[in-house]
Amino acid sequence: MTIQTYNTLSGKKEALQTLEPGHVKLYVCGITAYDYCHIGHARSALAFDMIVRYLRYRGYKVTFVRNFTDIDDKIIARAKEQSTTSEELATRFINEFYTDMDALGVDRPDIEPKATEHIKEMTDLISELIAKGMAYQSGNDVYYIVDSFPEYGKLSKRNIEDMKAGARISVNEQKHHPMDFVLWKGSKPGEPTWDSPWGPGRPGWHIECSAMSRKYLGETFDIHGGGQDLIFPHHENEIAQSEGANDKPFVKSWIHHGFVTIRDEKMSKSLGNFLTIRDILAHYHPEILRFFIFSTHYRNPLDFSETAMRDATAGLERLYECVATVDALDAGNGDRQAASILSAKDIKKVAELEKRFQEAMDNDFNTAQAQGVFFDTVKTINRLQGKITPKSAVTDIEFLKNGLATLKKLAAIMGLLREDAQQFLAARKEQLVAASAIDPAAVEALIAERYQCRLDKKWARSDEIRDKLLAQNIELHDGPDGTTWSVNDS
RNA sequence: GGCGGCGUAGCCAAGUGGCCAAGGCAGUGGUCUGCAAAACCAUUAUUCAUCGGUUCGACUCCGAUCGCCGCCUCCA
Repeated sequence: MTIQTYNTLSGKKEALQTLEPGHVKLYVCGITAYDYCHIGHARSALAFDMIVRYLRYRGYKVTFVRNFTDIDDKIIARAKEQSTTSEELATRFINEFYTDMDALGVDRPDIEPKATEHIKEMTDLISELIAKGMAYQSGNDVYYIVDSFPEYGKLSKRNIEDMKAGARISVNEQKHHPMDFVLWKGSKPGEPTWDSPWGPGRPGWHIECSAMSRKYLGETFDIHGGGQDLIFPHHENEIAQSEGANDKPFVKSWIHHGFVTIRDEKMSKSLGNFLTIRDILAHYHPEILRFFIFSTHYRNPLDFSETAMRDATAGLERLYECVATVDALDAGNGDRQAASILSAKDIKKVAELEKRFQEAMDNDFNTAQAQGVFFDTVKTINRLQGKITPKSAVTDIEFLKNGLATLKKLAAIMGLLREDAQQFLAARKEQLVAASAIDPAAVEALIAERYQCRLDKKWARSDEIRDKLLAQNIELHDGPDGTTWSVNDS
């Protein structure tokens, strides 16, 4: 079996074939560091985190590069608003980004280049383009000649004439052609500047990725990724720059993930539906966000809502409940002589977990399908677990524990089931208690009173206490070891 | 206007022409319980927006129609 990935350039799923056997070179466009990251950034980071982990799990060596844009118009404008420097602002939000990524449990890429640390690589690349007649200086700026690259538009499937007809292109007196894009911007007074052959200025946005990917991954590499909104103009322009300068194919396969919407509206600050990662993590465990994001294929749109998060919470808790029950089994107490109660069908279902997971993930990283495989397996494990007693066959207990171990290993590729099950379920409760006006001590007191009532068979008072607590969204669970309680958030 | 994508049960969501159209949430029935709740088990689409076409056979391929979304300006 080979891994199939959807390539935006060809518009088809293709078998992964690396330039260097067994080694995937991956470049992903990272953030522009001028604000806190939102849930869309989280989807991007989590999608590629999953992809890298899966490729490594499948035996590939992966060199993963993700850049930081730490100089651009938005950074300059925001720094001015806050009366600080671009450098300070960018550094601050890169640190905030790391805080969010750490909270989400996202692994660091191998290389995280910053634009401002690669000015020389960028000016070299621009000089090459000028020397080849593919760029020109105009005033203090340098522009790319879109007409010099015949394949311009091949990624976004559009042509230059259609785009001019779109008539949304900003008028700029400096450009010879309206579609030409800036490689180098002459600086205005008070802006950060670097020296260049064209005078003091700063790089355009697209050139950094061409320059830094070439430095760290070479002129041609395997996979380039980012959000679908980057297809045009950013990635189209990267192709024009890199292939124009190198005369070699830039990237073999492009991976673009879909957007996150909020209650079916695109996130935007003007609509007031802009949710940052930390907003969400204040209410939900990071694994719930991961579970939610991976419940849809990465290329499809994903709609964030309270309902969707509640569904995700219920689903993830179902997985953790299974883990918790199997964790509680102890093979050491089993009977070495007892016959197995496992049917061939049950054994097959659990044994095929890993194979079915790989089939799903090999199919363009279909995490939604893979989650389905998890649940299907959990259903079998739960059913068997219900039949297991402390005196069951040791081999049966070990079989379930092994199945669970495999499940945890595979779920970890999506960053799921990494917590201790009991702790996860308990943490959920604590979070809900903290978010409510519930006094745990008062609840415990009522439970104690109810316990005595039940011993005395005073069912009326016992049920009254239960109903009273339920009115506060507190659910009681009577078990053999006493009564526990949880908060119902729906 | 140009380009791209989507429309599968109450909701979410897989499905790379052919065994009963995965899975989750909610619902329903059960096990458990003093009664419940929680948990677990079982169950829930003669049908895949509509209409045609290709094929022995289509949710899957092609065309048209309707509806929704994204990009074309910074954007994950």
